[in-house]
Order: sequence, then C-alpha cells, then structure tokens
Amino acid sequence: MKAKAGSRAGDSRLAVKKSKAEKDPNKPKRPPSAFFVFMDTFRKEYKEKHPDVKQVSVIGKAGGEKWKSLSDAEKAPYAAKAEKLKAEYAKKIDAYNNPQAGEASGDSDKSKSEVNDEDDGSEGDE
DNA sequence: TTGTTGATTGTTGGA
DNA sequence: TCCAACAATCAACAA
Repeated sequence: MKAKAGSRAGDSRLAVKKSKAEKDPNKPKRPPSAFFVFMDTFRKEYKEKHPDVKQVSVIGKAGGEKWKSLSDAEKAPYAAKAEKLKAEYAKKIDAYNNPQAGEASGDSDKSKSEVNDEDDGSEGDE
C-alpha cells in the first residue's frame, strides 16, 4: 500500500501549501473520512497514554495500525459520521457550484433544512 | 517570525 | 477507470 502513498507523501502537501493561497475561500473543505474521524478521537487517547509523544508522524503511524486492527463494527460509528459529513459536503458543493440556486430560492432568510441531520431518524437502521 | 515538514488512510474530483 | 490532490494535527526545524 505504500506504493501509492509514496506519490502522495510530500508532493501533495507541498502543492497544498503553495496553491493554498490560490484556493477559493468559498470552496468548502473536504469532509474528513472515517479514518480522520477516528484519528480525531485516537489522537486524544494517544496523547493521554503517551503525553511525551507529540510527533504527528508517530501518532499517524499508530493510528494507521490501530485503524487496520479495528473491525468493521468498530469502524461503523466512524464511517457513519463520515457519511453524514459527506452528505453535508455534497450540499455545500452544490451551493458552491450553483450559488445562485440558493439565492434564487430565497433561502437566505430561512435557515431551515440542515441542522436536523443529527437526529434525522435514520438511526434505526441497525 | 513565519512557513513547511513529518505520517496516516479515505474520499473526492478531474482527466 | 485510474491517479493525484487534499482533508486534521502540531511539534520541530529552517530560512
């Protein structure tokens, strides 16, 4: 799996920093994948167990190994959250691609929709 | 002082 | 269909 990682490592981030200024401020950021959602929690736990370890590289490796050791059931909650974020990202991207669509609808004053995504009621899936 | 690097995986978007 | 770019994090080092 390192085969692909090799390409990304370095080049991608380098481009990010350089082109960051050229990025569109209105463009929504990509939603964190299930792995990143897991990492958010994992980092906190790792820091508690290893307060001396502050190297993100080390935490990243540890998180990667832990992630692989997790079962689908363990990843489920993280994947579910990632999907939710992905759905919100889709809406933002749609608004970004069609900014007039939202204005034309006059949703500006009506901040309805969204929000309720927390308890949309689809929880009873399992 | 400010900016980049280091590593991880997943997801998305473009070609 | 496949590849490249980008998402968070933060100490540490370099210019």
